[in-house]
Amino acid sequence: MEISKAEFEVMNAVWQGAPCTAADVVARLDNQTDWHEKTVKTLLNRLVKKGALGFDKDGRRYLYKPLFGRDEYRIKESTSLLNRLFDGRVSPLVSAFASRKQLSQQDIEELKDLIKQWEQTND
Amino acid sequence: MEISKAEFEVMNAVWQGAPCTAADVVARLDNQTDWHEKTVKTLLNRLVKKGALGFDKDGRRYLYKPLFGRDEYRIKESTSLLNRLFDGRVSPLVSAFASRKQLSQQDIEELKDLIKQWEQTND
DNA sequence: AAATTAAGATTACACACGTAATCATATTGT
DNA sequence: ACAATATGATTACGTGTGTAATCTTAATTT
Repeated sequence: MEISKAEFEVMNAVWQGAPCTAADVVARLDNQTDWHEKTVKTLLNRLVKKGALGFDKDGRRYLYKPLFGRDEYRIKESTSLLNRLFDGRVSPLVSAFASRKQLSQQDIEELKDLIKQWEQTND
Repeated sequence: MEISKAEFEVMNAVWQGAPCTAADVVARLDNQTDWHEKTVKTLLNRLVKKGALGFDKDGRRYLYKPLFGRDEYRIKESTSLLNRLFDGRVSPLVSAFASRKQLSQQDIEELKDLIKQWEQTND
């Protein structure tokens, strides 16, 4: 199951708080995009058909809810990118950023903390 | 400029060694895919139109060459993914992998080395 | 009760994409 | 010289995507 760019924005809006109505999603997206309400409804529909969203009926409205979490999606997308571009591993990605001077002192501190955590848990 | 999945495979083949002919690309892809020669030519054409590939004429053949490097592309795609999914920073991505037990001892070692390098260069 | 509104369902439509086949033409083999 | 071949160009065609408009029907307003 593949989610398009526009569909992802809608998922994001739903992840912000579910269950939620189509009107909620439209309202949440109003800040980020200038999509017509009809456009948003179309995308909700497609996401339901794709199995990315489910819903319960509330009268004649739908209460939408995501069928997988943001974290799950993040990992799936990241793994896919790492596989396509970085031999499936994290460090070549970090390395690419490092050699492009794309890492800040803060990034480094955060990575060091993560490593410390990991070692406490895994060693 | 956006490159599709299939187009990316072709770029990969060209990055393997450029300049190269369409026949070269077809041959290189023959291992990974079972695309028809015509399909590959179509993709080469589209990549030229998109400005991802250039070429010099060699008689009536083209010698294709990439107009941007693999590294450049990797950074662009990764930055885009980080922006969409991880607040634009590297460490939340690493963190997501860590909390999913998706990091190996080797990954950690590589990250530590990278950090050491970075600190030698930047401190 | 009739008219308006609002929800989701269906339809629309141009452009991208995957996956070729056909066309035009230059080169090569016989 | 003519036929076969190889190269890039053009055309094809179903499916996905961005971006809605229209349709159907239930609820709300007057």
